[in-house]
Amino acid sequence: MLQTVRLRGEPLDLDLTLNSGQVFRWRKVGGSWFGLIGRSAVEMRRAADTLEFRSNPGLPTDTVASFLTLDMSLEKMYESLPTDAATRNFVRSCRGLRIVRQDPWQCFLGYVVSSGMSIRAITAVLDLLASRTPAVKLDAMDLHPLPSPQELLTARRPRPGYLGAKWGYLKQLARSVLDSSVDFETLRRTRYEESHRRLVLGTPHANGIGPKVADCVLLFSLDKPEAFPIDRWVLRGLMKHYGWLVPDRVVEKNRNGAAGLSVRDYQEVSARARAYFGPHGGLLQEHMFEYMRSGRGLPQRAA
DNA sequence: GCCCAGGTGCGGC
DNA sequence: GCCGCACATGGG
Repeated sequence: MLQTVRLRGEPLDLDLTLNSGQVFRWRKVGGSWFGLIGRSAVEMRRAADTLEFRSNPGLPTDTVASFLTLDMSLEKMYESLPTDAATRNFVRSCRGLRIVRQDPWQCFLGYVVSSGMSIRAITAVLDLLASRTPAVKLDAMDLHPLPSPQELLTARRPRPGYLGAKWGYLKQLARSVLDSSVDFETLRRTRYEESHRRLVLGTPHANGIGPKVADCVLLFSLDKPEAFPIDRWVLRGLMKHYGWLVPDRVVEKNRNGAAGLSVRDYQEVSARARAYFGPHGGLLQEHMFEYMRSGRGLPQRAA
């Protein structure tokens, strides 16, 4: 059954939203996006002021709208951002990129895997982890959900040493979710600073989660719109366009183009960025990430 | 083979 | 406490 979500003027660019490294396993086939929301297979397509979708098992329209945070006004979030030229440029170049609201467990899985990897590599690893769950069919597509905590605990390692230490972190995380020492709804209700601190210092309940991964799961699955994840691309963007937010010693360390932050440097740059960008800083961060990663703004070659 | 990726934990000072 | 390094996967 084809269903529709009315957008009522809300900007929505599915290509930017689903292909900007927030989610890893959505694929565009013939003008439609295919992926999973929770354990339902979903096909989505943008139409004139609506979003059309099919799903199996069938989802209510509210669930799809929630996944795309259509309950939040993008224009109001844009208005809350600072008005400097760089910020305006990032917003203009990626207008319609929305923050997603993912299932927390699946989001944690993805971002524990993500550290130090390319998006393509992350996708390949997640597809392998998902390859043994029962397929969910939609039209002619077979989609495999990521393993639940129970499924992950009983899963065999794909091959000896696969994922190194991360394999153990994933298993430990599954146990912590099952025994509630990591509780998503508590983290969702708790204010940003406290949730972030708990995740980063929460070893051994949540090993493999440093400040960057914590910011990603808080922003993409736990309703913390002020979270401002800083990876290599975003650090480059901050140094280039918001130099005053980055301490001199950090600029010095990254002078050769490499881009990494110690935990202490991360906390300092993060605090400055959150103070500057405000309650929806994460939205601007995603626009900056996409801009820097995609090479938008690099000098265009003459035709 | 080398370099780079949505970084992190660990052992050295 | 802070700093440097190994660590894996996969693509270019």
